[in-house]
Amino acid sequence: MLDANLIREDPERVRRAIMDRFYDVSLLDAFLAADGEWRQAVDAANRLKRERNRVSQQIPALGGDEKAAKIEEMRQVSEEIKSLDARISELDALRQESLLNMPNIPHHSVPVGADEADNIIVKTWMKERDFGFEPKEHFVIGEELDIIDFARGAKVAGSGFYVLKGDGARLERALINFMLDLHRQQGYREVFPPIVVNDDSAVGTGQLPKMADDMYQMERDGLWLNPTAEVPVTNLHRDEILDASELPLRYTAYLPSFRREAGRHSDTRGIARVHQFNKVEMVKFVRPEGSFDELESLLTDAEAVIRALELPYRVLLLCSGDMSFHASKCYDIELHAPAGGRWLETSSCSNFTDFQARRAMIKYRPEPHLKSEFVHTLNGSGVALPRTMVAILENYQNEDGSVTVPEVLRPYMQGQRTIG
RNA sequence: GCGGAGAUAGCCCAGCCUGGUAAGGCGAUAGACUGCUAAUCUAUUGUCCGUAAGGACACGGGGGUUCAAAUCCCCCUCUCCGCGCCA
Repeated sequence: MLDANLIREDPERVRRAIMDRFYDVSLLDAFLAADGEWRQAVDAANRLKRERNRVSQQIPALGGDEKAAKIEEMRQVSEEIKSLDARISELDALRQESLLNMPNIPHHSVPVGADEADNIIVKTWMKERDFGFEPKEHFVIGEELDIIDFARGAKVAGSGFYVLKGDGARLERALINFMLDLHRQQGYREVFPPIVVNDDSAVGTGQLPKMADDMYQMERDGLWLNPTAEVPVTNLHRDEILDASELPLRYTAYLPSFRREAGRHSDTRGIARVHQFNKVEMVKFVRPEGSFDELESLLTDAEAVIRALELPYRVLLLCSGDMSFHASKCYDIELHAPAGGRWLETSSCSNFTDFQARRAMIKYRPEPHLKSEFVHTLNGSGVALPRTMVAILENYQNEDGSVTVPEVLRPYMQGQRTIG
């Protein structure tokens, strides 16, 4: 959520940002109209309330006709206040609706562009492997080795769900443990939050109201299945004023994530796009002044996972039109999947600046006694498991159909060197 | 799920029955004073509107009654205790 004061003071800057992101500029005009009227109404209501407070305090001391007259007068004032307050809450709802749907302002270093074609490749790491044989797609490998079972996943839960079996399940568990251990060494505190979140949390990080269709909803209990650990972990500190001395706060969490992928035809076979997947996530709460440096170190920390696994990848700086709406700047890490010749988005590292903090009311006090300010929040996947699994199976496959276990994972698999 | 007790400012806690506009304490910060970083005194320590002066709002959340609600009524959330059920 943007600062209402910023929008009032510099609406053209906000208009530019909305246009660069290809959002509807009418959001801005709707806000400005509602906000102007809202402020007038608040001021009018405040005047009446002041009058009512003043007179109400005098009433007990009055007597007879004078008292009756004042009571009657205040009865009418109260009616006016009531209708003004109703109007105020209508207008405020309009303001909030515009605000909640208005995207964050891109950082000046973000390229302006419409879609993924305008993203910038920042770096490419490790040359692609020369196989000497025709590499198989991961879902072929998975089924041949009997470590991924799509049919039974569909039977148990539905299309888009799968079962990891045997060494496939062990490899998944090894990856989770490896990633958490690495992030812990990098200075992140491990947490394991709830896998469901309430409305306030989903609004706080920006999934609601825009992304409601992408989340699984448990209507009966008013809860949502976790779409990304960014949500529960960032909301750990919702409605809190953090102690400046404890910043930056760094958390890492392993958590299953759920996406409905509504409207997307899952024409992609395999596990690259599924409804439930594991992810290890990093979340930071930092002082505003250093947040873009923190984004660079977050990216470095995420890259360390891929480098340790010795997988080919590249890093993209997303353009204004391709970023998720709550990010101010975002890098994607894409793994190379040789069989399909595809680059798979495996991590997103974003600086949300104060956008989430303002929604979720996460503040800190820069100096004792000074006014509290919003922190900046950042989030990076470190990393999404299924696509990492795809990259491992395809890059580490051998001609005999087996898959070599990446060296860094072997300690997590009792020293096992190959699968199959 | 049932019964009981609770939720008040950064923290603790009074006020609720009997409606009159949040008492007191602790901590933190600033200032005053003082041989002293102690003690004491004063101010500040939530949100919003306003350039400001100032004002409004805020007693878990939302409604209602009333000239006036922390206080009375209704709904909801969470916490604690007991019972039930349960991996």
